[in-house]
Amino acid sequence: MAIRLRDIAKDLNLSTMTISKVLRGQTDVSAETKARVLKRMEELNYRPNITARSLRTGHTYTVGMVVPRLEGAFTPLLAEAISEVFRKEGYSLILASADGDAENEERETDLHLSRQVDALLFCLRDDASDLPQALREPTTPVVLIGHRPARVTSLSIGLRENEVGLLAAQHLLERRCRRIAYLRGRRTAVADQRSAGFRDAMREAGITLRPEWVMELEPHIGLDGEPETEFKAARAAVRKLIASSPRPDGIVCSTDLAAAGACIALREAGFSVPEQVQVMGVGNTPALCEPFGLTSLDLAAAEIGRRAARMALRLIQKSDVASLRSVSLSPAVVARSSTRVPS
Amino acid sequence: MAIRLRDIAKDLNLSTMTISKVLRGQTDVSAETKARVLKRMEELNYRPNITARSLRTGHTYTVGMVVPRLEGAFTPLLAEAISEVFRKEGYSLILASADGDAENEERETDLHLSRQVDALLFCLRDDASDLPQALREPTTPVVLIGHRPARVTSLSIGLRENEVGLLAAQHLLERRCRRIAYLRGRRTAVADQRSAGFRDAMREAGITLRPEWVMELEPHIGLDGEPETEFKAARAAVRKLIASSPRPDGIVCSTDLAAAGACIALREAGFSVPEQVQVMGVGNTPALCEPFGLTSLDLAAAEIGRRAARMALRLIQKSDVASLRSVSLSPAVVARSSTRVPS
DNA sequence: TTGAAAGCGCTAACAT
DNA sequence: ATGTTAGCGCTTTCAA
Repeated sequence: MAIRLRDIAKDLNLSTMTISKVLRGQTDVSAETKARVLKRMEELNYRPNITARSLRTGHTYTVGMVVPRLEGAFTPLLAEAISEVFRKEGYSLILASADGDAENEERETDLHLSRQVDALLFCLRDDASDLPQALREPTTPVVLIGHRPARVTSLSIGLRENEVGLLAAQHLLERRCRRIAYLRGRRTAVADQRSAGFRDAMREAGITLRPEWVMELEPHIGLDGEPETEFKAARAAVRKLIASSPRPDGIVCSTDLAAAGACIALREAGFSVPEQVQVMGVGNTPALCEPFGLTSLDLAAAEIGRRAARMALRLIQKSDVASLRSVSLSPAVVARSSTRVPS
Repeated sequence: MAIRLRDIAKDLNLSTMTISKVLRGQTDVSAETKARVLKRMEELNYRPNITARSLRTGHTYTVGMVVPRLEGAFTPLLAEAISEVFRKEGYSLILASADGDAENEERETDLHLSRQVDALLFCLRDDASDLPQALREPTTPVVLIGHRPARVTSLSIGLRENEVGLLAAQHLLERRCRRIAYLRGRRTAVADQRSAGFRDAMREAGITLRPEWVMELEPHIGLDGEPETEFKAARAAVRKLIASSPRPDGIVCSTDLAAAGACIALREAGFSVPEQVQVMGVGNTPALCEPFGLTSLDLAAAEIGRRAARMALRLIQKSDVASLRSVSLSPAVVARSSTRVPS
């Protein structure tokens, strides 16, 4: 079948060891022998069997990754960044989607470990309360990405989720909003932290929140049997908001799609953005932020990915592991035309 | 370090073979022994070393995948669908992004083959003219996804790209458009095929195309030094179009983002969609189609992914391989409010 | 500079 | 029903 070291050795009347040395670039091989070997490898289109090497050396140059799902705005950016770092270092990424299911999370984690991955990158579901069994006392390096439940102590890289709500509120407050509504995501640990940040900022500014201005955008089945999206939910919510008195002068939406819904509801009702009502989204999704001119919070997906990958590499290579610390990055406001220029 | 079959065998005074048999669910083991073994495996948290198994059996239960990039609307949906099929069959997906680069494509392909993947899924760049070297006469099953260059004969699953343009044109023609403009993507094989389909439909309808109404949306650096996006490019293009006389009564855009740009340009100029000008996008991206009510072409990402994965499995399992054929799926128009209800 | 021996953890094939 | 032997393709170790 496939060409083996041994085939090349036999061809050239050398031992497999010599071929192996050339393969790995060891220096104790004469230049001439090396050239002959390389030539023959080329001719035969030799490809080393990494599985065999891994069995012998104990490392696979693979990293396992588990994500709740692959779709969405965040995960693809994250995966691309991770994949790039690993590609440059010769590592391969084994990617598993848990499809939002805790049992899949467990199984895929076990599978990765059975595959002898050199490290594991783990993105928990936003509402997960613990790591998979196998990662409680890991023997393989683990880097947790994103949401970290309170009790978990793994090395992690994520976002200061509370700052999502906090920075959004501050951005609007600086732009003279005083009556700010918050359309929050459905009840998960992450959404709770973001809301808490929003409340903190408002409290600090000395503004009493109207409870009815914090609305939850729970996707539910509409009258037509179709699932309602954040877009529709936000549009409906904003219709209510602007009918109330006093009406808000700023709206923070938990996603960019919700913010798009808000913009459209406002326009339909004859209100101008940002003159009468300012709107913010979360995610900094180009496809939505550009057409709607949405001011949005960037969630640093690529940066998180790069740093997660680098952390994993340092754990694998045991390089200065002592100085590795869990990190939380801050989101960043990207201002566009849905909020005003501060005076 | 890790627990091995041998450790369990020694513990229970059995041979490694017996443990191996239990592990693989062979039936020639007494119920009692089996129970003892399973119990001990559980206690020790035994995880088989798949690397060793693979070396012995010659298959890894992994599938390699190479994509031009992970970002975008199409690839994540594709990857999710593929990942789901494989997860259910116990296969792992090793995913590599070529980051748009032909050299990376080659290297990642070689790496996958060195890793002894059981099959390879390959998405070529839209402008690629050939497969990587290693796949010209493959010894490992290969399924090509998406764009297939003319000379390539691999088993493939993709889209009838010409129908993207064709169905879009027909949709507008059925809605009484006669002056249809086409904002095409930058020059790639795929964009060419889509344009050709558009031209075919127009010719068949007996309509002479105005050459200046087929515009290429090439992303370029704008005056401010920022890269222009399809959105801006489409907006600028549509501004020109509606200033011309006669002006178009329908516009097909090569992406949903471009279609959003078109809608906005039209609104800014005081034209109503779809009453005065009908607009279509491509991609059926929920985040754009919903807010803009865009009629769009669905590119069947998930279906392509599922079928690619199933084809790969059949090749691996050699099940009815003779009946495997390359397939091209048709895109589907999803009508929304940016085009009219036909009378 | 080259090579012989041993073995990584598992399983196919074949005894017993 | 259980066990023995051999070996997957490579690399580590040590000898020549």
